[in-house]
Amino acid sequence: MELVRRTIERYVKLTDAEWAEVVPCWHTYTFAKGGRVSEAGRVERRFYIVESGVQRLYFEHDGNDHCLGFSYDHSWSGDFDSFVSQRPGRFQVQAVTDSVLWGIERADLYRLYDRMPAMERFGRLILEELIAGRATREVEQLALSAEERYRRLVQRSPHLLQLVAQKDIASYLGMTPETFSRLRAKVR
Amino acid sequence: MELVRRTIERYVKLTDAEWAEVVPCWHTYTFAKGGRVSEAGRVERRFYIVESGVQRLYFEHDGNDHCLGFSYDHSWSGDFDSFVSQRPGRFQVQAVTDSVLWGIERADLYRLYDRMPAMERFGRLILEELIAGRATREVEQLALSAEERYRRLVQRSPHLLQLVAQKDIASYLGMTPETFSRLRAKVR
DNA sequence: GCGGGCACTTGACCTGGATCAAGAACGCTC
DNA sequence: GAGCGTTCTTGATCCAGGTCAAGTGCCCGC
Repeated sequence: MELVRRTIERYVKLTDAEWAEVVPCWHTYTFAKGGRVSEAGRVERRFYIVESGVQRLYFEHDGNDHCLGFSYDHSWSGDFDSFVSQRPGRFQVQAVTDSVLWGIERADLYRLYDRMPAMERFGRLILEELIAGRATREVEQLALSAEERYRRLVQRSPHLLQLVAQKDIASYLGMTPETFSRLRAKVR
Repeated sequence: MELVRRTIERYVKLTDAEWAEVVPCWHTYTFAKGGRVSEAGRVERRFYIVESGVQRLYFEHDGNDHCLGFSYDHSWSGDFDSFVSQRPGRFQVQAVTDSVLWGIERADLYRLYDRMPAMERFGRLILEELIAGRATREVEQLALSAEERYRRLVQRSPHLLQLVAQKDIASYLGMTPETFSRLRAKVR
């Protein structure tokens, strides 16, 4: 719960009365390694802050996984697209390691939006952050070769290599596990 | 101005007093075909609603254009990433045809956010919409072949083929103009 | 602790789409 | 309306990265 407070405080200031209303809306959810946080085809009910563990966001098409991103540390998790649109999700979220997440039900969050402008601002700021992150990824996917994408990842997120299976990272980088393996051998 | 009102009304209800404050913040900006709405390297100052014309959002890398999207009709335009982060933009926005846009300065929009929860909600809802749009694009880029991407575009946005140069559509679909041309010949 | 199945590596080969090149058909500008 | 730059087409060739296949190792459940 400390984590939830600290996270929200990074974006907005709330009064004690507001905190008293916000805090009870958040609950912990634990997932064993391999467990599904969100299922494709279902409407996403919750929005999460990661207490611990790593999750991957991906979808399947013709038997291939396509990984769009990972969440860990104190970042966001869940299928935002479905959460926001309330349409059946196209994505899966899976716990890559044992995970503890703080989650809030959509109905609760939107009630908070109605009752507190500060929380509505929190929602807006998170989305702004998500947009910026997606833009960065899109630029790199479009403009860089497989090798350059690999180099950037190693440079920027070396910890991921320890935490996540190589095939999942390969998919995140838009290449096959074989290509990823060859780049590993080649680069350094 | 009618357009601005109708657009905002699709998302939130404002009082007459609020409208009186919101309306003067919006101004028209006209761009001749080929004109630059936003420059890479500059911080985006405005957020736009398209009154008329088509614009493309793209970036350059190693002498190649990579087009991320088009705006037209009554959709949004501008470099949101830079607008939101207030960092120098990575993207260019160019008028593909003569264009008239309604724009609001960032300072004005954020002042409205401060003064009216309804406008803050408007901001959040727009971002939600943008996120969903990007998710759709990302899925298609990752999972579909060049031919399938072409087919989808023809099916979903046939009007674009009339309005925009083929090389720009090719870039938007993540292929070269040559490949695009060959698909046109092949697919009906 | 052993057996079966993933994950990873490495090699050989294949292919979708890029690149290079050369015309043809439009617009613009003067 | 002549001239020129740009866009589009079409063909020939190339190559980054995918696919297929075989072997190794290691983790996990019984």
